[in-house]
Amino acid sequence: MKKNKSKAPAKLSADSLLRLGFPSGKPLGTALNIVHTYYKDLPKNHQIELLQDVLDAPDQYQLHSTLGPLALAILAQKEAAPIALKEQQQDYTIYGASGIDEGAFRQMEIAMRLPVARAGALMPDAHQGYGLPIGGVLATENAVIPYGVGVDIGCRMSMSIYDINTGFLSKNTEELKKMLLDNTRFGHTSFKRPKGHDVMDRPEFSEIPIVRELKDRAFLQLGTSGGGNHFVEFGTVDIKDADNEFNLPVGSYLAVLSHSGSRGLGANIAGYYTKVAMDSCRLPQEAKHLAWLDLATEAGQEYWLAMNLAGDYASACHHQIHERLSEALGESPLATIENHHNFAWKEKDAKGREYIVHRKGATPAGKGVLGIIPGSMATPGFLVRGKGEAKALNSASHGAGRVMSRTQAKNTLSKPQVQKHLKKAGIEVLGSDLDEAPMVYKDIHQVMAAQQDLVEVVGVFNPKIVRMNGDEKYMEVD
DNA sequence: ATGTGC
Repeated sequence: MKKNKSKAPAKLSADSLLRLGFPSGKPLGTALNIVHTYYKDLPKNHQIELLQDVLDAPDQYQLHSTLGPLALAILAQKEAAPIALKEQQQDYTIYGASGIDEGAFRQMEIAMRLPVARAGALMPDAHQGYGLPIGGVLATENAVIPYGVGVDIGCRMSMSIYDINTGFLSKNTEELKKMLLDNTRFGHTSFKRPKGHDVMDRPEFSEIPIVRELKDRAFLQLGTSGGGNHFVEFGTVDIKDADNEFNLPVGSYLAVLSHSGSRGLGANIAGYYTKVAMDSCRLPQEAKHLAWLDLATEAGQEYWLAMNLAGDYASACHHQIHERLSEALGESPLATIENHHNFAWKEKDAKGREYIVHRKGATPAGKGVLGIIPGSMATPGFLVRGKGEAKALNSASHGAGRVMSRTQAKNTLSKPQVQKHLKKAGIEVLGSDLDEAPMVYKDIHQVMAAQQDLVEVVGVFNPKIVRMNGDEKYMEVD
Protein backbone atom coordinates (compact mmCIF):
# COMPACT_ATOMS: atom_id res chain seq x y z
CA MET A 1 0.00 0.00 0.00
CA LYS A 2 1.12 3.50 -0.80
CA LYS A 3 2.33 5.31 2.24
CA ASN A 4 1.28 8.86 2.75
CA LYS A 5 2.42 11.09 5.58
CA SER A 6 -0.77 13.15 5.67
CA LYS A 7 -3.94 11.37 6.75
CA ALA A 8 -6.35 13.05 4.36
CA PRO A 9 -5.77 13.58 0.61
CA ALA A 10 -4.38 17.02 -0.19
CA LYS A 11 -7.21 19.51 -0.26
CA LEU A 12 -7.64 22.00 -3.04
CA SER A 13 -5.95 25.13 -1.70
CA ALA A 14 -6.81 28.79 -1.90
CA ASP A 15 -3.40 29.49 -3.27
CA SER A 16 -3.67 27.06 -6.15
CA LEU A 17 -6.95 28.73 -7.10
CA LEU A 18 -5.36 32.18 -6.87
CA ARG A 19 -2.62 30.96 -9.15
CA LEU A 20 -5.26 29.90 -11.69
CA GLY A 21 -6.55 33.44 -11.73
CA PHE A 22 -9.42 32.90 -9.35
CA PRO A 23 -10.64 36.18 -7.83
CA SER A 24 -9.70 36.57 -4.18
CA GLY A 25 -12.24 37.43 -1.51
CA LYS A 26 -15.76 36.04 -1.43
CA PRO A 27 -15.65 33.99 -4.68
CA LEU A 28 -12.52 32.21 -3.48
CA GLY A 29 -13.95 31.33 -0.10
CA THR A 30 -17.23 30.21 -1.66
CA ALA A 31 -15.39 28.05 -4.20
CA LEU A 32 -13.39 26.28 -1.51
CA ASN A 33 -16.49 25.74 0.60
CA ILE A 34 -18.42 24.22 -2.28
CA VAL A 35 -15.60 21.97 -3.36
CA HIS A 36 -14.90 20.72 0.13
CA THR A 37 -18.60 20.17 0.84
CA TYR A 38 -19.96 18.70 -2.39
CA TYR A 39 -17.03 17.64 -4.53
CA LYS A 40 -14.42 16.49 -2.04
CA ASP A 41 -14.24 13.01 -3.57
CA LEU A 42 -13.48 14.28 -7.08
CA PRO A 43 -9.86 14.35 -8.24
CA LYS A 44 -8.28 17.76 -7.79
CA ASN A 45 -8.04 18.49 -11.51
CA HIS A 46 -11.77 17.80 -11.93
CA GLN A 47 -12.52 20.14 -9.05
CA ILE A 48 -10.45 22.80 -10.74
CA GLU A 49 -12.17 22.25 -14.11
CA LEU A 50 -15.54 22.60 -12.47
CA LEU A 51 -14.61 25.87 -10.80
CA GLN A 52 -12.97 27.15 -13.96
CA ASP A 53 -16.22 26.51 -15.90
CA VAL A 54 -18.14 28.65 -13.43
CA LEU A 55 -15.49 31.34 -13.55
CA ASP A 56 -15.62 31.43 -17.35
CA ALA A 57 -19.42 31.65 -17.57
CA PRO A 58 -20.90 32.55 -14.18
CA ASP A 59 -24.19 33.70 -15.70
CA GLN A 60 -24.91 30.14 -16.83
CA TYR A 61 -24.50 28.74 -13.33
CA GLN A 62 -26.61 31.22 -11.36
CA LEU A 63 -29.39 28.68 -10.76
CA HIS A 64 -27.15 25.63 -10.34
CA SER A 65 -28.00 23.68 -7.19
CA THR A 66 -24.49 23.56 -5.74
CA LEU A 67 -22.43 25.99 -7.88
CA GLY A 68 -25.05 28.78 -7.89
CA PRO A 69 -23.66 30.65 -4.85
CA LEU A 70 -20.22 30.72 -6.47
CA ALA A 71 -21.64 32.07 -9.73
CA LEU A 72 -23.46 34.79 -7.80
CA ALA A 73 -20.36 35.70 -5.82
CA ILE A 74 -18.32 36.04 -9.02
CA LEU A 75 -21.01 38.16 -10.68
CA ALA A 76 -21.35 40.36 -7.59
CA GLN A 77 -17.63 41.02 -7.50
CA LYS A 78 -17.59 41.84 -11.20
CA GLU A 79 -20.29 44.44 -10.61
CA ALA A 80 -18.59 45.95 -7.56
CA ALA A 81 -17.02 48.72 -9.59
CA PRO A 82 -13.26 48.13 -9.65
CA ILE A 83 -10.76 50.89 -10.29
CA ALA A 84 -10.92 51.35 -14.04
CA LEU A 85 -7.93 50.92 -16.28
CA LYS A 86 -7.30 53.82 -18.65
CA GLU A 87 -8.68 53.36 -22.16
CA GLN A 88 -5.48 54.66 -23.65
CA GLN A 89 -2.33 52.76 -22.81
CA GLN A 90 0.79 54.83 -22.12
CA ASP A 91 3.71 54.19 -24.44
CA TYR A 92 6.61 52.13 -23.24
CA THR A 93 9.92 51.24 -24.83
CA ILE A 94 10.77 47.70 -25.88
CA TYR A 95 14.29 46.32 -26.27
CA GLY A 96 14.82 43.10 -28.19
CA ALA A 97 11.16 42.74 -29.22
CA SER A 98 11.78 39.72 -31.47
CA GLY A 99 12.82 37.59 -28.51
CA ILE A 100 9.93 38.52 -26.23
CA ASP A 101 6.80 36.39 -25.88
CA GLU A 102 3.28 37.66 -26.47
CA GLY A 103 2.31 37.19 -22.81
CA ALA A 104 4.92 39.70 -21.66
CA PHE A 105 3.62 42.36 -24.07
CA ARG A 106 0.05 41.71 -22.94
CA GLN A 107 1.00 42.12 -19.29
CA MET A 108 3.01 45.26 -19.97
CA GLU A 109 0.13 46.80 -21.95
CA ILE A 110 -2.19 46.23 -19.00
CA ALA A 111 0.35 47.72 -16.59
CA MET A 112 0.64 50.81 -18.79
CA ARG A 113 -3.11 51.38 -18.43
CA LEU A 114 -3.00 51.60 -14.63
CA PRO A 115 -4.03 55.05 -13.44
CA VAL A 116 -0.81 55.27 -11.39
CA ALA A 117 1.49 54.26 -14.28
CA ARG A 118 3.70 57.02 -15.69
CA ALA A 119 6.37 55.29 -17.77
CA GLY A 120 7.58 51.82 -18.59
CA ALA A 121 10.03 49.68 -20.49
CA LEU A 122 10.50 46.04 -21.40
CA MET A 123 13.98 44.54 -21.26
CA PRO A 124 15.21 42.02 -23.88
CA ASP A 125 15.03 39.06 -21.46
CA ALA A 126 11.35 39.73 -20.73
CA HIS A 127 8.87 36.91 -20.33
CA GLN A 128 5.47 36.45 -18.78
CA GLY A 129 5.30 36.67 -15.01
CA TYR A 130 2.72 37.29 -12.36
CA GLY A 131 1.26 40.79 -12.69
CA LEU A 132 4.18 42.67 -14.21
CA PRO A 133 6.28 40.59 -16.63
CA ILE A 134 9.79 39.54 -15.62
CA GLY A 135 12.02 42.05 -17.36
CA GLY A 136 9.39 44.75 -16.89
CA VAL A 137 10.19 48.23 -15.59
CA LEU A 138 7.35 50.42 -14.41
CA ALA A 139 7.37 53.93 -12.96
CA THR A 140 4.38 54.92 -10.86
CA GLU A 141 3.50 57.94 -8.80
CA ASN A 142 3.13 57.55 -5.01
CA ALA A 143 2.21 53.90 -5.41
CA VAL A 144 4.10 50.67 -4.97
CA ILE A 145 2.93 47.43 -6.55
CA PRO A 146 4.08 44.37 -4.57
CA TYR A 147 3.90 42.17 -7.67
CA GLY A 148 5.73 44.88 -9.60
CA VAL A 149 8.66 44.12 -7.32
CA GLY A 150 8.18 40.39 -7.47
CA VAL A 151 8.05 37.54 -5.00
CA ASP A 152 11.77 37.33 -4.37
CA ILE A 153 12.21 40.85 -3.04
CA GLY A 154 15.76 42.16 -3.37
CA CYS A 155 16.97 39.19 -5.40
CA ARG A 156 20.42 40.12 -6.63
CA MET A 157 23.78 39.31 -8.15
CA SER A 158 27.09 39.55 -6.40
CA MET A 159 30.62 39.05 -7.70
CA SER A 160 33.97 38.89 -5.92
CA ILE A 161 37.11 39.17 -8.02
CA TYR A 162 40.29 37.63 -6.61
CA ASP A 163 43.98 38.04 -7.19
CA ILE A 164 44.18 34.39 -8.20
CA ASN A 165 45.36 33.12 -11.55
CA THR A 166 42.61 31.43 -13.57
CA GLY A 167 44.77 28.31 -13.92
CA PHE A 168 43.93 27.66 -10.27
CA LEU A 169 40.45 26.62 -11.37
CA SER A 170 41.45 23.70 -13.57
CA LYS A 171 44.20 22.58 -11.21
CA ASN A 172 41.99 22.51 -8.13
CA THR A 173 38.59 21.54 -9.50
CA GLU A 174 37.81 18.89 -6.90
CA GLU A 175 38.94 21.11 -4.04
CA LEU A 176 36.81 23.99 -5.32
CA LYS A 177 33.78 21.72 -5.72
CA LYS A 178 34.14 20.71 -2.09
CA MET A 179 34.54 24.36 -1.16
CA LEU A 180 31.15 25.11 -2.74
CA LEU A 181 29.52 22.13 -1.05
CA ASP A 182 30.88 23.13 2.34
CA ASN A 183 30.18 26.84 2.14
CA THR A 184 26.85 27.17 0.36
CA ARG A 185 23.36 25.86 1.16
CA PHE A 186 20.51 25.40 -1.28
CA GLY A 187 16.86 24.42 -1.16
CA HIS A 188 15.55 23.57 2.26
CA THR A 189 18.93 23.11 3.85
CA SER A 190 20.67 25.74 5.97
CA PHE A 191 23.78 26.06 8.10
CA LYS A 192 23.83 24.24 11.42
CA ARG A 193 25.18 27.34 13.05
CA PRO A 194 24.23 30.41 10.99
CA LYS A 195 26.63 33.32 11.26
CA GLY A 196 25.01 36.31 12.90
CA HIS A 197 24.51 39.51 10.97
CA ASP A 198 23.70 43.12 11.87
CA VAL A 199 20.63 43.02 9.64
CA MET A 200 18.94 40.83 12.26
CA ASP A 201 19.08 43.77 14.71
CA ARG A 202 16.98 46.00 12.51
CA PRO A 203 13.95 47.51 14.27
CA GLU A 204 11.63 46.37 11.46
CA PHE A 205 12.01 42.83 12.79
CA SER A 206 10.26 43.85 15.99
CA GLU A 207 8.11 46.73 14.81
CA ILE A 208 6.25 45.23 11.84
CA PRO A 209 3.97 42.37 12.97
CA ILE A 210 4.25 40.22 9.81
CA VAL A 211 8.02 40.69 9.74
CA ARG A 212 8.29 39.77 13.41
CA GLU A 213 6.79 36.38 12.67
CA LEU A 214 9.41 35.79 9.99
CA LYS A 215 12.47 36.66 12.06
CA ASP A 216 13.39 33.24 13.43
CA ARG A 217 13.38 31.52 10.07
CA ALA A 218 15.20 34.48 8.50
CA PHE A 219 18.01 33.97 11.02
CA LEU A 220 18.20 30.25 10.22
CA GLN A 221 18.34 31.01 6.49
CA LEU A 222 21.13 33.58 6.69
CA GLY A 223 23.82 32.89 4.12
CA THR A 224 21.74 30.37 2.14
CA SER A 225 20.87 30.44 -1.54
CA GLY A 226 17.45 28.91 -2.10
CA GLY A 227 16.30 27.23 -5.30
CA GLY A 228 15.06 27.85 -8.82
CA ASN A 229 17.59 29.81 -10.84
CA HIS A 230 19.78 30.67 -7.85
CA PHE A 231 23.42 29.68 -7.96
CA VAL A 232 26.90 30.16 -6.56
CA GLU A 233 29.74 29.56 -8.97
CA PHE A 234 33.45 29.83 -9.54
CA GLY A 235 34.57 31.14 -12.87
CA THR A 236 36.91 33.51 -14.61
CA VAL A 237 36.29 37.16 -15.25
CA ASP A 238 38.04 38.90 -18.13
CA ILE A 239 38.32 42.59 -17.38
CA LYS A 240 38.04 44.26 -20.79
CA ASP A 241 37.88 47.92 -19.87
CA ALA A 242 41.26 49.31 -18.83
CA ASP A 243 39.56 52.36 -17.37
CA ASN A 244 37.56 50.38 -14.82
CA GLU A 245 36.33 51.52 -11.39
CA PHE A 246 38.43 48.91 -9.58
CA ASN A 247 41.79 49.93 -11.01
CA LEU A 248 42.18 46.35 -12.17
CA PRO A 249 44.64 45.73 -14.98
CA VAL A 250 42.98 44.23 -18.06
CA GLY A 251 43.21 40.44 -17.82
CA SER A 252 41.69 37.29 -16.36
CA TYR A 253 40.92 36.70 -12.70
CA LEU A 254 39.29 34.02 -10.64
CA ALA A 255 35.86 35.19 -9.49
CA VAL A 256 32.87 34.03 -7.47
CA LEU A 257 29.43 34.87 -8.78
CA SER A 258 26.23 34.39 -6.79
CA HIS A 259 22.56 34.85 -7.55
CA SER A 260 19.94 34.64 -4.81
CA GLY A 261 17.40 36.61 -2.88
CA SER A 262 15.59 37.13 0.36
CA ARG A 263 14.45 33.54 0.93
CA GLY A 264 11.35 32.95 3.05
CA LEU A 265 11.49 36.47 4.46
CA GLY A 266 10.94 38.27 1.16
CA ALA A 267 8.56 35.67 -0.21
CA ASN A 268 6.25 36.00 2.79
CA ILE A 269 6.44 39.79 2.83
CA ALA A 270 5.53 39.80 -0.87
CA GLY A 271 2.64 37.39 -0.37
CA TYR A 272 1.23 39.25 2.59
CA TYR A 273 1.32 42.74 1.12
CA THR A 274 0.01 41.56 -2.23
CA LYS A 275 -3.10 40.33 -0.44
CA VAL A 276 -3.37 43.62 1.44
CA ALA A 277 -3.04 45.48 -1.85
CA MET A 278 -5.59 43.30 -3.62
CA ASP A 279 -8.10 43.84 -0.84
CA SER A 280 -7.76 47.61 -0.82
CA CYS A 281 -7.13 48.18 -4.53
CA ARG A 282 -9.76 46.39 -6.59
CA LEU A 283 -8.78 46.20 -10.21
CA PRO A 284 -10.39 44.50 -13.21
CA GLN A 285 -9.71 40.78 -13.44
CA GLU A 286 -6.87 41.10 -15.98
CA ALA A 287 -5.03 43.65 -13.82
CA LYS A 288 -5.75 42.41 -10.33
CA HIS A 289 -2.20 41.23 -9.65
CA LEU A 290 -1.04 44.77 -10.25
CA ALA A 291 -2.87 46.03 -7.16
CA TRP A 292 -0.87 48.81 -5.54
CA LEU A 293 -0.40 50.31 -2.11
CA ASP A 294 -0.58 54.08 -1.79
CA LEU A 295 2.70 55.20 -0.24
CA ALA A 296 0.83 57.72 1.88
CA THR A 297 -1.02 54.92 3.69
CA GLU A 298 0.24 52.96 6.66
CA ALA A 299 0.21 49.72 4.65
CA GLY A 300 2.20 51.37 1.87
CA GLN A 301 4.83 52.67 4.25
CA GLU A 302 5.01 49.35 6.04
CA TYR A 303 5.56 47.50 2.76
CA TRP A 304 8.25 49.98 1.79
CA LEU A 305 10.12 49.35 5.05
CA ALA A 306 9.64 45.57 4.83
CA MET A 307 10.75 45.53 1.18
CA ASN A 308 13.91 47.45 2.04
CA LEU A 309 14.60 45.12 4.93
CA ALA A 310 14.21 42.09 2.63
CA GLY A 311 16.62 43.72 0.19
CA ASP A 312 19.21 44.28 2.92
CA TYR A 313 18.68 40.73 4.13
CA ALA A 314 19.31 39.37 0.62
CA SER A 315 22.47 41.45 0.53
CA ALA A 316 23.56 40.05 3.91
CA CYS A 317 23.10 36.50 2.58
CA HIS A 318 25.34 37.24 -0.41
CA HIS A 319 27.95 38.84 1.82
CA GLN A 320 28.06 35.74 3.99
CA ILE A 321 28.34 33.47 0.95
CA HIS A 322 31.29 35.49 -0.32
CA GLU A 323 32.85 35.79 3.14
CA ARG A 324 32.81 32.03 3.61
CA LEU A 325 34.33 31.42 0.19
CA SER A 326 36.95 34.15 0.63
CA GLU A 327 37.95 32.55 3.89
CA ALA A 328 38.14 29.11 2.26
CA LEU A 329 40.25 30.55 -0.56
CA GLY A 330 42.42 32.40 1.93
CA GLU A 331 42.09 35.61 -0.08
CA SER A 332 40.39 38.96 0.22
CA PRO A 333 38.68 40.04 -2.99
CA LEU A 334 40.29 42.74 -5.11
CA ALA A 335 36.85 44.01 -6.01
CA THR A 336 33.20 43.26 -5.29
CA ILE A 337 30.16 44.17 -7.38
CA GLU A 338 26.56 43.78 -6.35
CA ASN A 339 23.17 44.78 -7.71
CA HIS A 340 19.58 43.87 -7.01
CA HIS A 341 17.06 43.28 -9.78
CA ASN A 342 13.70 42.70 -8.02
CA PHE A 343 12.94 45.92 -6.23
CA ALA A 344 11.33 49.36 -6.26
CA TRP A 345 13.32 52.57 -5.97
CA LYS A 346 12.42 56.22 -5.48
CA GLU A 347 14.00 57.93 -8.48
CA LYS A 348 13.73 61.33 -10.11
CA ASP A 349 13.32 62.09 -13.80
CA ALA A 350 15.13 64.85 -15.69
CA LYS A 351 12.57 67.40 -14.48
CA GLY A 352 13.10 66.39 -10.85
CA ARG A 353 9.75 64.63 -10.42
CA GLU A 354 9.90 61.64 -8.13
CA TYR A 355 8.63 58.25 -9.23
CA ILE A 356 8.54 54.77 -7.81
CA VAL A 357 10.52 52.71 -10.31
CA HIS A 358 9.72 49.00 -10.15
CA ARG A 359 12.29 46.71 -11.66
CA LYS A 360 11.03 43.16 -11.75
CA GLY A 361 13.91 41.20 -13.15
CA ALA A 362 15.71 44.28 -14.45
CA THR A 363 19.16 45.62 -13.60
CA PRO A 364 19.58 49.25 -12.52
CA ALA A 365 21.62 50.89 -15.27
CA GLY A 366 21.83 54.56 -14.44
CA LYS A 367 24.84 56.36 -15.89
CA GLY A 368 28.01 54.82 -14.44
CA VAL A 369 26.12 52.29 -12.32
CA LEU A 370 27.78 48.89 -12.29
CA GLY A 371 25.77 45.70 -12.57
CA ILE A 372 25.96 42.02 -13.39
CA ILE A 373 23.94 40.30 -16.11
CA PRO A 374 24.33 36.52 -15.97
CA GLY A 375 23.86 34.23 -18.96
CA SER A 376 23.38 30.59 -18.01
CA MET A 377 25.48 27.89 -16.33
CA ALA A 378 27.40 27.38 -19.57
CA THR A 379 27.41 30.83 -21.17
CA PRO A 380 29.05 34.12 -20.24
CA GLY A 381 27.71 36.67 -17.80
CA PHE A 382 28.55 40.36 -18.13
CA LEU A 383 29.92 42.92 -15.77
CA VAL A 384 28.30 46.07 -17.11
CA ARG A 385 28.26 49.83 -16.65
CA GLY A 386 24.94 51.61 -17.13
CA LYS A 387 24.58 54.28 -19.78
CA GLY A 388 21.63 55.97 -18.08
CA GLU A 389 19.18 55.60 -20.96
CA ALA A 390 16.04 57.49 -19.90
CA LYS A 391 13.80 55.60 -22.33
CA ALA A 392 14.77 52.36 -20.55
CA LEU A 393 14.18 54.08 -17.19
CA ASN A 394 17.88 53.57 -16.43
CA SER A 395 17.56 49.80 -16.65
CA ALA A 396 18.85 46.72 -18.45
CA SER A 397 18.02 43.02 -18.53
CA HIS A 398 18.77 40.84 -15.48
CA GLY A 399 19.88 37.86 -17.50
CA ALA A 400 19.23 36.01 -20.72
CA GLY A 401 15.58 35.17 -20.04
CA ARG A 402 13.96 31.80 -20.55
CA VAL A 403 12.94 30.41 -23.90
CA MET A 404 11.57 27.22 -22.38
CA SER A 405 9.32 26.78 -19.35
CA ARG A 406 10.46 24.54 -16.53
CA THR A 407 7.83 21.95 -17.45
CA GLN A 408 8.77 22.08 -21.11
CA ALA A 409 12.44 21.61 -20.20
CA LYS A 410 11.71 18.54 -18.10
CA ASN A 411 9.55 17.07 -20.87
CA THR A 412 11.85 17.70 -23.80
CA LEU A 413 15.43 17.57 -22.50
CA SER A 414 17.29 14.49 -21.30
CA LYS A 415 19.94 14.21 -18.63
CA PRO A 416 22.58 12.58 -20.89
CA GLN A 417 21.97 15.26 -23.52
CA VAL A 418 22.52 18.09 -21.02
CA GLN A 419 25.51 16.35 -19.42
CA LYS A 420 27.10 15.95 -22.83
CA HIS A 421 26.54 19.63 -23.53
CA LEU A 422 28.08 20.62 -20.18
CA LYS A 423 31.05 18.34 -20.67
CA LYS A 424 31.72 19.85 -24.08
CA ALA A 425 31.50 23.34 -22.59
CA GLY A 426 33.87 22.29 -19.78
CA ILE A 427 31.43 23.19 -16.99
CA GLU A 428 31.22 21.32 -13.70
CA VAL A 429 27.75 21.40 -12.19
CA LEU A 430 26.75 20.38 -8.69
CA GLY A 431 23.03 20.00 -8.15
CA SER A 432 20.63 21.69 -10.58
CA ASP A 433 18.19 19.96 -12.91
CA LEU A 434 17.04 19.95 -16.53
CA ASP A 435 14.97 23.11 -16.05
CA GLU A 436 18.14 25.15 -15.59
CA ALA A 437 20.05 23.64 -18.51
CA PRO A 438 21.80 26.17 -20.76
CA MET A 439 19.35 25.55 -23.61
CA VAL A 440 16.34 26.80 -21.64
CA TYR A 441 17.78 30.32 -21.89
CA LYS A 442 17.86 32.82 -24.71
CA ASP A 443 21.18 33.49 -26.42
CA ILE A 444 22.82 35.96 -24.02
CA HIS A 445 24.82 37.50 -26.87
CA GLN A 446 21.61 38.44 -28.69
CA VAL A 447 20.20 39.83 -25.47
CA MET A 448 23.33 41.95 -24.94
CA ALA A 449 23.19 43.14 -28.56
CA ALA A 450 19.61 44.29 -27.98
CA GLN A 451 20.68 46.48 -25.06
CA GLN A 452 23.79 48.18 -26.40
CA ASP A 453 22.18 51.53 -25.73
CA LEU A 454 21.60 50.62 -22.10
CA VAL A 455 24.91 49.21 -20.87
CA GLU A 456 28.56 48.89 -21.83
CA VAL A 457 30.62 45.81 -21.05
CA VAL A 458 33.36 46.18 -18.43
CA GLY A 459 34.14 42.48 -18.07
CA VAL A 460 33.03 39.03 -19.18
CA PHE A 461 32.49 36.23 -16.67
CA ASN A 462 32.72 32.59 -17.70
CA PRO A 463 31.30 30.03 -15.25
CA LYS A 464 33.37 26.92 -14.56
CA ILE A 465 32.13 25.26 -11.37
CA VAL A 466 28.46 25.82 -10.67
CA ARG A 467 26.35 24.90 -7.70
CA MET A 468 22.56 25.06 -7.77
CA ASN A 469 19.70 23.53 -5.83
CA GLY A 470 19.14 19.81 -6.24
CA ASP A 471 20.85 16.51 -5.76
CA GLU A 472 24.52 17.44 -5.90
CA LYS A 473 25.27 14.51 -8.20
CA TYR A 474 22.39 15.16 -10.59
CA MET A 475 24.11 17.18 -13.27
CA GLU A 476 27.63 16.19 -12.34
CA VAL A 477 29.58 15.20 -15.42
CA ASP A 478 31.94 12.20 -15.21
C1' DA B 1 10.71 32.83 -5.78
C1' DT B 2 8.48 30.16 -1.33
C1' DG B 3 8.93 24.61 4.10
C1' DT B 4 4.02 26.84 -1.78
C1' DG B 5 -1.84 24.85 0.60
C1' DC B 6 -7.97 30.25 4.27
